[in-house]
Amino acid sequence: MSKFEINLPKTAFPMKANLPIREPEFLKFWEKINLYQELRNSRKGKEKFVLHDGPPYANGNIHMGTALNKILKDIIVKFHQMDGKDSVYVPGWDCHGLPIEWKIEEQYKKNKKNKNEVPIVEFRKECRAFAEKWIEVHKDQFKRLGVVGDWENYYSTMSYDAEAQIVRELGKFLKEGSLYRGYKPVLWSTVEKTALADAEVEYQDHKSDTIYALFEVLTSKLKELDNSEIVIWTTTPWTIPANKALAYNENLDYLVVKITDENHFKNKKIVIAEALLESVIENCSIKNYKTLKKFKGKELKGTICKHPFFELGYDYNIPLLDAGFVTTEQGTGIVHCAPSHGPDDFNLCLKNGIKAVETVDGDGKYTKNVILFEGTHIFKANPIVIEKLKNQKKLLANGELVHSYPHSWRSKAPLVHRATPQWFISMESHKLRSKALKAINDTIFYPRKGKERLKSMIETRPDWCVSRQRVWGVPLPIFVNKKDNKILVDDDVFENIAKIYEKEGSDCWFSDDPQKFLGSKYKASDYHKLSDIVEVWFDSGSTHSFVLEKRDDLKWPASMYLEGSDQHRGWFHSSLLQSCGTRGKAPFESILSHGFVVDGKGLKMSKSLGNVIAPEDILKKYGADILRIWVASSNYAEDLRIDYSILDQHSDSYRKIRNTFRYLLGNLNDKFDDIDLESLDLAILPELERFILNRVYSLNEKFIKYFKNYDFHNLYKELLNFCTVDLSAFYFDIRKDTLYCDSLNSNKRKSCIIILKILLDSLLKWFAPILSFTTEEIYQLISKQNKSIHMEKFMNYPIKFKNEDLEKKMDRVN
RNA sequence: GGGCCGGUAGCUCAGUUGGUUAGAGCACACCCUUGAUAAGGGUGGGGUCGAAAGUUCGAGUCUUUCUCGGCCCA
Repeated sequence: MSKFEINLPKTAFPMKANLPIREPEFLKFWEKINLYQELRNSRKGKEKFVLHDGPPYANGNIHMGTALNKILKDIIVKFHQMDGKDSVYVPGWDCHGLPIEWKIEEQYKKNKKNKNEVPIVEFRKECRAFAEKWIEVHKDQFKRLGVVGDWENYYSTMSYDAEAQIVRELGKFLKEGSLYRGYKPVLWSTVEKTALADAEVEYQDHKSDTIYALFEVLTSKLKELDNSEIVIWTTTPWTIPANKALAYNENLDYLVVKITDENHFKNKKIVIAEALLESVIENCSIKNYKTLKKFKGKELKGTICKHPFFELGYDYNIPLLDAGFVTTEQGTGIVHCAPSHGPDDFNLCLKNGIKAVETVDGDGKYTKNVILFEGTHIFKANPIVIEKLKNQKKLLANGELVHSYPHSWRSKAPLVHRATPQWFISMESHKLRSKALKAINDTIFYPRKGKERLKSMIETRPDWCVSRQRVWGVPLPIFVNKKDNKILVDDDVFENIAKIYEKEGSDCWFSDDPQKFLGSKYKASDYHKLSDIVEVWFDSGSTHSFVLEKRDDLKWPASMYLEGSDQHRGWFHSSLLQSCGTRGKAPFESILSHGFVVDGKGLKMSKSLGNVIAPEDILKKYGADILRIWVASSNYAEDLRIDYSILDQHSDSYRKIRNTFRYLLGNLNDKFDDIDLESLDLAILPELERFILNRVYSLNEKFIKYFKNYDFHNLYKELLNFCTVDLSAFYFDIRKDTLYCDSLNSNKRKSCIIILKILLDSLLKWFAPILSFTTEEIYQLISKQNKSIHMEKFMNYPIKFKNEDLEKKMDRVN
């Protein structure tokens, strides 16, 4: 019969979290109180932190990479908001582009519809509807992760405003003169007279003519090459008239070989790769030969050759260029380069200042740029080329080869790489490269290594090809004068087009009278209207112009761009170039890049390996807060591993944290009121309580340091250790007796209650950006107002909490 | 094939400019508690720091090679 009053812990906060069921309730709550708008109202006029969303492609369900990206963004946005800033997040979507075109075409095929019979405008409407559908799906999936943002007023690259602004941005490049017309090889069908995308290509066996052709050395640093001839091998003899260079690999070994057979090649000196000697002498039926010299590929640097048709008027220099793509799998170790007829050739030549020209027209006939062959169809040219090589004594051998070759999926006709007119933004003409490099230097990178990665890409990239022969995108606003072939550059016209797009979108470009766009200044009959669209990286690279600059709630430049590390080549890259070209500066102050999500062993997720985990699976089994812990506790500077055992482990940690909260709530009986830290008299507190306040103070210092560096995995670890080591195993364990058995009036117990309140308040705020749902659950339990935890600010702890003497003293005890 | 990045206990991560027996939490084992109880506390085991060679009095830390993995390019 005990008379003791025992204060047992009592709380409505359940031990079992039941996150998959409970979390959606808080989503409803946030919607009900209009959390995003409330957050904005509460920080009106405060310093802005703008994390500008890199738009995901509106196509298909989200995967772990997207979930990681969005959660990381949300954590950072919430940290800055609780830090007192107006931390604005406007999500967006990338909508134009090929993948959606394919999806619509696929649907056509299923319904036995022919794309070519559908008006472009009709087709584009379907693309738009498709993107709209996926935006809605994504929206729900992102919200379920706990991401707070302006979901009602999201941005998209296909909005009329966006399409209009993209025209204005292109106008800036055109006016400046850095956007120029050039030529670039694309896969082309001479039957359908159209370019084909990679996915429209079928590989089938095809019989090709093969030749070993000779290029006489004109000058070289290597004297053994005097009077020698470089041997190349190709399966497309018809590209020889378009030859502009030869490619070697500086790491390969090469030979100078003298043919000693008794025929018209007697005493010819030829150059080939050592590794291919045997295959060359066999294929060219060389019986007797002598090796004169062996040398490293890098010694070929600076060598100049003559075209095999030199005597026929092809009297230009053929330089030898180093290229990594040259291998010893086939051929001679030296590759003939026609920049108009191969992507490798094109890139290599572009890098060395040799531009592609239009050598073949849409029907497959040589243009006037190819002397001797003008008007000849390329598929009939092989025998002529071979004949002429023979006559010039530049044909070592010829034959036939059956190999895998690209064909059109529609007509089944063999395809060719053909240089077509394309539009480029020059890296040099207006110093875009150096502007971008300077902007990189002015940007803060998390982690630091991102800087080098972006820099080295900008340093070496060729001019930016922004045109695509497709339909689902923003049309290039270009008119070319029929008489002098000049591009129409006039601000009034660009602005007129933009105004039209703002009203009705860009579909009208394809359907309406061109005069509508030209206005009254020019006559439509004098101009040829382009039907190309701008590539989608220009769309997304321009988001800063139609989102950051146009919206009053945002600022330019953004505080941060945050994406996966692949975006050094993608969005970081195109945004940087677009903005440096139009504004001379980067559209971001900082870049945070994260690694890729891989499985528990570090392998990439793939259907065939069966190691794919979808965010949906995790939400169903664990809940979003566990996924958010996984994000916060992983080191995003590297690849992030995930599997069920890793999630189980984080689930265990979550339980520790949850129980820490439960202990606090239980002993406070869910009764909480703010403690005024400034006026708190530490002198009345027992030593143990003062020690804990010291711990809170120093933890907060570390917390701030980690947060400023976006070092979340260390921050989370610090919080977790505090819960388990300092609180659960130490302070809570010691004070259990006092809390249960001491009278409610005892100073010791009252002091402890004060500390518990401070701890609860602190932990809620520290954890809120990460455990967005759980902290809300607790906050709703103890707060009487209809307010969200996410409206709160981090706490300021008075310096008097700091107590180094106590810290040292306790160190000795332990 | 090329460029860049990475490989520290079962897991997530620390490890300052090279300097004693490489740390933390979780997990695991054993014990205690049964008034935080599908909880809590204590103790403990566990790592040739991806591999090899080198520089050095001394290497997880520096160099080279290899290997495995990731991103990008070809």
